[in-house]
Amino acid sequence: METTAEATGTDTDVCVAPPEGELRRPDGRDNYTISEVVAFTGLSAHTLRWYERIGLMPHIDRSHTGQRRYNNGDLDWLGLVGKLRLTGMPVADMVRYAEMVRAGDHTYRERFELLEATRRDVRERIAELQDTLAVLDRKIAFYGDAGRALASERA
Amino acid sequence: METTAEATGTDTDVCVAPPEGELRRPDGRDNYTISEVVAFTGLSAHTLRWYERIGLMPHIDRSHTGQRRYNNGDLDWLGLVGKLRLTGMPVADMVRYAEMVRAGDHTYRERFELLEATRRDVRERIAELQDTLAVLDRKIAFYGDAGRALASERA
DNA sequence: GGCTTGCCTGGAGCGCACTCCAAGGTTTTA
DNA sequence: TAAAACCTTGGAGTGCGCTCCAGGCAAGCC
Repeated sequence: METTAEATGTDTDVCVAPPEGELRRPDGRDNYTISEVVAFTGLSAHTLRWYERIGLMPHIDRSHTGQRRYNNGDLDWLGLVGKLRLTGMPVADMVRYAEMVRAGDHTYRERFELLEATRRDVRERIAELQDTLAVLDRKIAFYGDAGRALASERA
Repeated sequence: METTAEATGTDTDVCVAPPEGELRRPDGRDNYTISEVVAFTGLSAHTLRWYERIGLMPHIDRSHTGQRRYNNGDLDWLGLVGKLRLTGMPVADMVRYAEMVRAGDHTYRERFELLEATRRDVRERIAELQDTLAVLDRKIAFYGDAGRALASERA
């Protein structure tokens, strides 16, 4: 028996923030076709199937004819995957994480460490980007001045 | 005649911050072999040649036997390229920018706009990452609690 | 002279993350 | 009930950013 929000996705939201970009997920449902998930996540159906093939997804329910039926927990998981993707984390690492989740409670420590390492990476990346922002600001200021200088030369 | 820091790379540093990571560039020199540039930038020689082939670099001087001789302006440019690379800007866009620089002063406005668009992207990306950071913080807190709970169960 | 080291070239190859295809079954709409 | 829309699969293809290879030239050293 699974005991974590990770596994069930139905606990109070300790897991992943509700989506913000794509399409708001309706409350009171727990069963979505692949095209609905496409609408919610912005991922393609191809990508969703591919995620499943490579082991990035938990087991996805099927209808009696074999079509995928995603639940809210699956959507939560895809939300996390989406966030991690933004950090540039390789898909292979996410698969490792997914495997740990499937493996059960004894992987808590490992998961914790992977998340902490990821957090360090994200912080570093933010710092890099802020650095880059400073460079851009200086360059843009320079271009602004040069533009004005050119304009007054012409005048 | 070129009139910009972009083109000469020798003006006071309106262009790119001095490097920080790899290897400090010695002052008083203006002539480097490809392997020195490798040491300064962390890029591979392959990549440096490839950048040149695709039009991402300005004209690079050659020794009398045809070997590349990079100058400080080239290194400044590579510094900017490195920063832009961190933002996820496609190499093709950087090539467009490089082409504008080579095309001359009449592309100022366009370059300015490209830089501003890039800055917007970077700001957005920072916001995304901070969002992701919040998710990671919550998840890590959750794992911390769960870890403690598990530990006390076992005790 | 021979050996090593560093550089040159065009072009092929690689890893990643999708993305699409062909051929077929299912569900919904008119 | 027939057409249109949607879903399934395994496997092939794509685009990006390198990365490497083969074959060769040039300079320094014993």
